[in-house]
Amino acid sequence: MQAMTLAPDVRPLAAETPAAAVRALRASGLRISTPRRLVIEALFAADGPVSAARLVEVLELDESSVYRNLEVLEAHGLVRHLHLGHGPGLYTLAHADDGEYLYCEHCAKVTVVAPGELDPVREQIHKLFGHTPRFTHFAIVGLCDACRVAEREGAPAGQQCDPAAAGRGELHSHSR
Amino acid sequence: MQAMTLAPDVRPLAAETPAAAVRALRASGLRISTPRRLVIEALFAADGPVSAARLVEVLELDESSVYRNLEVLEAHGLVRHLHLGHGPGLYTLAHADDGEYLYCEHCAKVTVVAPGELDPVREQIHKLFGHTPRFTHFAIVGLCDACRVAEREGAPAGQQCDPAAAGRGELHSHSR
DNA sequence: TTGACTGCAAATTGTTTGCATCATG
DNA sequence: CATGATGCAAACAATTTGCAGTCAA
Repeated sequence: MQAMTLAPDVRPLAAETPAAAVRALRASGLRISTPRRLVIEALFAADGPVSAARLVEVLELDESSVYRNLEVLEAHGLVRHLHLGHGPGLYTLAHADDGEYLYCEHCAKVTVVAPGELDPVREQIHKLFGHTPRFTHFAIVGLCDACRVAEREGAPAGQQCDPAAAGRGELHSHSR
Repeated sequence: MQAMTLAPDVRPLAAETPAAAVRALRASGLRISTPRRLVIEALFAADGPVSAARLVEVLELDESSVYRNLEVLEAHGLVRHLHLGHGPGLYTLAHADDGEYLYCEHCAKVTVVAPGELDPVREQIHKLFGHTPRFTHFAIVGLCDACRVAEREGAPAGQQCDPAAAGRGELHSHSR
């Protein structure tokens, strides 16, 4: 999958419920099979971005079906994906979760930033370099304050503030 | 490979030449085999970050050897790697190339930013979110001015300003 | 001489594709 | 009832690991 491209005639699909999403997708000519519905419902039910593998696991679907569905949902603007670091891509509802992500590479803390909140940063980078960043695909990786302190002191690097969190970082959300 | 960790007792190795790097690495107790020397020399010779696959190809070495060498060199602080987007990781000398990267997701233009130049941005993000970003691992992905204009006008999205550049983006460097 | 480093082969992870079959609209 | 979507299997890309042999110090 390369730099996602929306289907030519489709403006991002902003559905508030699985039923509304299904309706809109059907209106776009897509068929709604059971696997497709399950993927959509799972994304609405999720409390944050999920990997394809996790969907395969909990929905008991074939990987190819999950990936193909995520692909068409992404092409229709219902879904997007992002990367917090190494590891699998994470999929999320484009409308419900249109934020940008901060990721602490030390303790794996994830913070969601509401859309717009990074606009001053965007503008500053644009002024400096003639480049307008979108942090929707790659998270902003760095250190949270706790870990920065921890690293300054004892820890020479590569030590987790909270090793337990590294697996599947809990989701903090900044304002919004 | 997870969030790179420097070897416990090693401060980043700042060698100006392959010979100096070899000397320093030997002093750290490493043996310098022909493949290892070749990888080091290739990284010094390169004009920017290179993929492991490219090193395998031009040096005619085994993949495992290349990856293992990059790993130890990274652990010793001579090398680092980064990601511009999807696709393989790119390896570069940590000392000679300690910049941060801007990547245009439209035309694949790559811009290197000298260390320090992003400090105001770093500070702003820190003030806003209590998070200190390092853009050394993931590039800052977005649109260069040319592509942003192109996208505003005709192009509904997903159209390259310069499709040819997408393969192996030429390297622009900002100031420095 | 010895164990760090090598190449080869095979395994892993994340994702994609070909194809015969099924079931939605 | 046509064709879009499925599951299965196999291919794929990037990276990692196991192991027996080799060579740098």
